[in-house]
Amino acid sequence: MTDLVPNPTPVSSQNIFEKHFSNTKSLFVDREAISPHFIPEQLPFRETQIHEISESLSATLSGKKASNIFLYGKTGTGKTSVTRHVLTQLLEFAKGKNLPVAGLYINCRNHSRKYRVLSKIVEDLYPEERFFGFSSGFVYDKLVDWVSKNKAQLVVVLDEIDKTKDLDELVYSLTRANDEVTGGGITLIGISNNLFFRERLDPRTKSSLVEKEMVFPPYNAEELRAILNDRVKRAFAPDSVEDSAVNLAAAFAANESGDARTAVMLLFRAGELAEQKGLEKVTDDEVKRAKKKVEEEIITSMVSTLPKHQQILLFSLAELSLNKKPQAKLTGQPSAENVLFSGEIYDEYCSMAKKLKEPPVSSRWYREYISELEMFGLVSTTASGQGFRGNSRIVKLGFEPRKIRDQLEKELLG
DNA sequence: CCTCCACAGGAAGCGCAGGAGT
DNA sequence: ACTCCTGCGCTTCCTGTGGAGG
Repeated sequence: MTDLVPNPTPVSSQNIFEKHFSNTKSLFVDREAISPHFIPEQLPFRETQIHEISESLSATLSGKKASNIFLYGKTGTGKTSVTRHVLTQLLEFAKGKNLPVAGLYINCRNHSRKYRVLSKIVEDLYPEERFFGFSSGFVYDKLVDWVSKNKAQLVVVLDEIDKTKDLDELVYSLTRANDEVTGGGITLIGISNNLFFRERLDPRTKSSLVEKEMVFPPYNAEELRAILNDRVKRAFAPDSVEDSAVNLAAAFAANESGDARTAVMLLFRAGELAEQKGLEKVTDDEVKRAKKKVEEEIITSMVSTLPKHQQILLFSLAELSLNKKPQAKLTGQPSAENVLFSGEIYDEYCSMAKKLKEPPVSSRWYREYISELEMFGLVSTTASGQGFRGNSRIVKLGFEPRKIRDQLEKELLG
């Protein structure tokens, strides 16, 4: 083997791969099983949903159109996993019995318009043909043709359906297609994690899309623990994760969102951290550190994807809270707290923007920015209340000013 | 109590980019 | 290729709100 590298020049006493190689006894036996995309064949605590959906869809097996279903629930509650699971089972079964049932899954985040969704459907139905630049009507006819010709029951899953711009027209097209096909039918399954989305639907869209509906509740700590334990068994080597670590990860996730995805993610990261340190077991400590790390990553990615002027605003905010000046606007008691007024932040933002040769936005829009940053959890605001004049807001950074400033410095100046 | 201050946040409207229809 | 339409980001204008101060 060494002959392949005839004369390795020793650069340092230790090869850079040494530290990666020394951990040959990995804590993981199957990383895939703990990745966010993994869909286990058993979906615990979702038996009722699986049962209901499959019962409803079973109509397609006897050549009838099934009721359109609308699923909603927060992220990581298993909507997508359950639906995909049921759909693959349905298609497998139908294939085995040679029944004309077809199904496809579309994420509306990637196909945000009616035309895109229809093209995607048709492209999946005619895999050999391409449909670039054909009219909406042509694509629609192709869809109707395919269903009629095959006398097929087509199940279309529209995930993140709230991302569709012209949903009313899309639903109308697809339901109208049902009237036009001669034999066969189209069943819709809509998935949304926006709980209020259903209320905002056009009444006609609502009545055709929501023939049946189902709520996916968040998982509680106990359920999350069971889910995590199952994943741990698949993904980690035996006895390499402490029970308390699993409990902690479950508790964190349950406390925040009841989101299985973040719980799984947390444990995966904890595993990586433990491995890096050459530990034999994943403990509470790693879970805590993983949580901190994940949070920091979220902040970093959030901050860097912010529109430029919100970045400038955050930067000004960080600067101001770092060099807290004597509270000029205070009329009352001295405050040790690092309080920042809406007005002074806007002033700082304006001068900062000018320094960066950017025309500052209006104060009205600045207020809108602050609200948006608050929604992201990057800042928090309180009413000024007693001791301060006027009806104003006091703004605080949600995270360490120094970190935010350092990152934005790179982002804006570097 | 009234007035002023320093904002909050609603309403209307404007210019623009990009998609749909022709 | 060309208009037309529409959603989006934003400005302008405005009314509302709560405390300070006379």
